[in-house]
Amino acid sequence: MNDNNIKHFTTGEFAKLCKVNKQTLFYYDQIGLLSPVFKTEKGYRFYSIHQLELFNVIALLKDLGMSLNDIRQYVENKSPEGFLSIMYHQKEKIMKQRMEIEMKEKMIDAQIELMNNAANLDFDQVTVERLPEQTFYLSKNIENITDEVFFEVLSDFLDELYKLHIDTGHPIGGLTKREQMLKGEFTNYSYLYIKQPHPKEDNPHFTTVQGDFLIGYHVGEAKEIPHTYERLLLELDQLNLDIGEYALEEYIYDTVVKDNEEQYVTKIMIHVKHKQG
Amino acid sequence: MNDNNIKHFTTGEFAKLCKVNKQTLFYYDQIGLLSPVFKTEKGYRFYSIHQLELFNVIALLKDLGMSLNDIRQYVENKSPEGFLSIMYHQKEKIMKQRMEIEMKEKMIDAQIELMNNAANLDFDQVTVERLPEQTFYLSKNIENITDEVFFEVLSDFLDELYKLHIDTGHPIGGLTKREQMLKGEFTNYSYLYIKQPHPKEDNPHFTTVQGDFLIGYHVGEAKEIPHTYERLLLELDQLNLDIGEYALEEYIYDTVVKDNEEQYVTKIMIHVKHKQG
DNA sequence: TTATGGTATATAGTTACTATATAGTCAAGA
DNA sequence: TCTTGACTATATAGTAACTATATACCATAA
Repeated sequence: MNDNNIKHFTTGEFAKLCKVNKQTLFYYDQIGLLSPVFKTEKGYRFYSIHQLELFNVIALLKDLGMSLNDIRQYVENKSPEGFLSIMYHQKEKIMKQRMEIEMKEKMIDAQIELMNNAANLDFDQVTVERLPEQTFYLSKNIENITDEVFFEVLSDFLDELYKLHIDTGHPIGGLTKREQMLKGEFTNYSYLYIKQPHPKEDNPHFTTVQGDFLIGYHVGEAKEIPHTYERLLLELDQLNLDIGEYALEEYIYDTVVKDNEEQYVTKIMIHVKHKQG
Repeated sequence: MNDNNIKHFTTGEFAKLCKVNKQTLFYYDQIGLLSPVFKTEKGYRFYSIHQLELFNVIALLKDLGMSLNDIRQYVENKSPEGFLSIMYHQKEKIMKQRMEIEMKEKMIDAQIELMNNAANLDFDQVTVERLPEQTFYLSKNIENITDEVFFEVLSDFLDELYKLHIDTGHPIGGLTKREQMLKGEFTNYSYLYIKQPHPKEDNPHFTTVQGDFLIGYHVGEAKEIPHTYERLLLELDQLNLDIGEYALEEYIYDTVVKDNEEQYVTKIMIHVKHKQG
């Protein structure tokens, strides 16, 4: 490097240092975000090494979700104090971003686990299993409600999941009480629920009793689900078991992985009581 | 909810559940990414609750950087295996994203620290300080090189920072050896460097000797920097100290926070030896 | 001197929306 | 029954931040 003259970079060189398309630099010049230190009379652009630092800051802010327009607001009015205040603000933002990413990572893990479990299931088999204690987050009661109210409840439920950061990526299930089942109203659900593998102490939640469940699968359209309940209850009878407090219902395969409603699979878990005497 | 008929949602309702603009759903229908389960003869759209799960998956993939087009590829050809393979792939991707975020968080912290330090400095003061051991990552040697080669070295240096994930957000500095300083070639730098506060053991690096430095600040254009060196060397002489092995030079304020080259501030740290006898 | 590889501008295309204009639909109340 | 207001629809244009393409100018090297 020659001693007294600082090296300047052409647009092509500078683009390489910034690891962006040359056109992007034309664009940034055009919108007044980052213009070369000087232009020759032929219009050739020349950038300084300092501008690389500025470009990196711009790229950082952009990646954090700031619009080029907002970034320009700062660039047109630079100061150490302004920069510091932006940095403090971005620090807050990036912490939230990291938390979102961590949540999405957990959701992906949940999906992988679900799919792997499903792959090893025989949907024709009916079993009785003892399930460990599980925590659910519940919606408001939805027994005998109208379509409009159902929408409201669902909407509120999803808002809560979002605001309390408790959307775990597990499917949203339906809980039906013994009472409705005895009346044959198998899809007159009492609550919507979502599994909380790592429940936070301070949130309202509902813990399922650790207990025995008759587990079977419904393959096909949702409106045929009651038939499967009836089949499972027959089975229950043959095993000399009684209906327990509630049943749980959740989707294993649905629109996410199957084209066609006949291929949907719903897991039904009926809580059981051992008959007295 | 009525028993045998599953509730369907209008576009407006479904948009609320998905927490998006209604227009977005029209658009998704149009590009064939997510179409309602049915349309009335008047063209009214109706969505099912299953489609909400699908929407959430679409939103997740989109957030992870998949294009709507790529997502549609899957949606047009669903399968549990395909879904699982996408999820595994996205798990990899999101881990990288998290690491990038963590790096950016560190860079922001570095910038904040730098600016806070700078705010408390008196640029007229010249001090002698003992600096703790610091690790630097060095570029190739850049003594007496041409502009073209300088570009190559800088370009390679930045590529290495990027590939080794060691861009710490600290400024890139210049290191001048004693030899050049004695010749008066104060800006005939030997290496570019970047501070590594948490060096990884397995990367090539250069550790500065813990030692005493004469620290002063150059305010103004880069081409005037040699004058400041001369001023600092005079000071050195008056303190009865000798030039040590090298000098370090880094920007405190530059294009990032100042509009005008006359306001740039460069920190100069000259390694010192105590005279014998 | 011409070929090669760079520079420039201008314009159109892209993605994933978002806004606006216009018109049709539906259910409730006067 | 009519009207009102809140919804629905389509079509079209606009947006951000590039990205690609076409065309022309420039500079150095063989």
